[in-house]
Amino acid sequence: MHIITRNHKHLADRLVGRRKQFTKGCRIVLEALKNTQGTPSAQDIALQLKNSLSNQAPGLTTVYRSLELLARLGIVQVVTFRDGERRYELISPGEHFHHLICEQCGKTTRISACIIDGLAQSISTEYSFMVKSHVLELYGLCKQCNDSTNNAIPNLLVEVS
Amino acid sequence: MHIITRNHKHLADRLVGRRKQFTKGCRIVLEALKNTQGTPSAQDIALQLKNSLSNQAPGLTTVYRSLELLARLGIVQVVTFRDGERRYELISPGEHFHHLICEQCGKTTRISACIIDGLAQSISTEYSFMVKSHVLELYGLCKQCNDSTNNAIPNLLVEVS
DNA sequence: ACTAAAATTGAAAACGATTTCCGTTTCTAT
DNA sequence: ATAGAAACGGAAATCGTTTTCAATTTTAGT
Repeated sequence: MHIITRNHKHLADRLVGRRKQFTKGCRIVLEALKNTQGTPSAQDIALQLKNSLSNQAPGLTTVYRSLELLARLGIVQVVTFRDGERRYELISPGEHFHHLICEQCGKTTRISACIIDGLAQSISTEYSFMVKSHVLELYGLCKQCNDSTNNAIPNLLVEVS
Repeated sequence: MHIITRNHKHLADRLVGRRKQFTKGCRIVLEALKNTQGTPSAQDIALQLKNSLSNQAPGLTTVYRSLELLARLGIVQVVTFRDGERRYELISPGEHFHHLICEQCGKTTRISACIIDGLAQSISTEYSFMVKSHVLELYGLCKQCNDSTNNAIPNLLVEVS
């Protein structure tokens, strides 16, 4: 955590207005994200910290604020699920990931390559739209859930893929 | 509106449990969506209906329930914005669209072709993941907003694209 | 170290979109 | 017409997130 903090310290120079420093809260949240696999929500993180640090744990408010700072610094990616839930995961600045999201068990799997970046360019010119970022998430069933629901009640939803 | 209703009436056969019919509320919401360009939220629709139909307008609850039904029937696509806001637009069953979303003025523009469908196949095998649907939205600035903010305060956000 | 100013913290309140509850109204089928 | 089922809608509840604000901690200057 110290390493990450030091590596990205200069990024804080870009910040104006709001929270400006890697504060204690930030460091704790960053550490928590490093020690978590998966893509936890702010509340997940706050709860986990409460469990491990009890009264030393930063409050929910601070967790939210820290995540917001880390996202602004580019070392945390915010993943908004289709139901509006927001989850967070560590990245390197400039990186970003897309995910396979299992609709049954909620597990998220990163897709390594981004297939959109090239597309964004052609869109930019075709639609005169300045593309700055994008969201791509694939929903479905992971192997385990797919196997175990094969002989269950058929899904009557009309898929709007 | 009658036409759409009639065209898709058979779809209602697939429904179980919850709301089962194209009720009055549904028809009114569907009509409202037809008469709206853009991608309104449930509250937008409810408000618009309240303005045009006053005490004949369906309540907010009914608007939500109707949209949920129409989405299940596949004739309404739910678009979840990055901030969690949910918006709705009319489609034909089986269709779906991606969007250019202006972060300044909120305008949404449909992208016609879907570039993901092919990708979904290769992902399916590569990750043993059964892809059922996906979300792709591009964020940035539309032409007007891009032009008008050129000499404004530079954006200090670190873009996490 | 000491102090004053600035920034961070966190509990509680506010918020906003959505869902649930539940009594009332409208359909539908007999 | 009547009974039972479904839909309606206002109010209350929920849930994740943001704001408020007083108290605490940190930072900078001496």
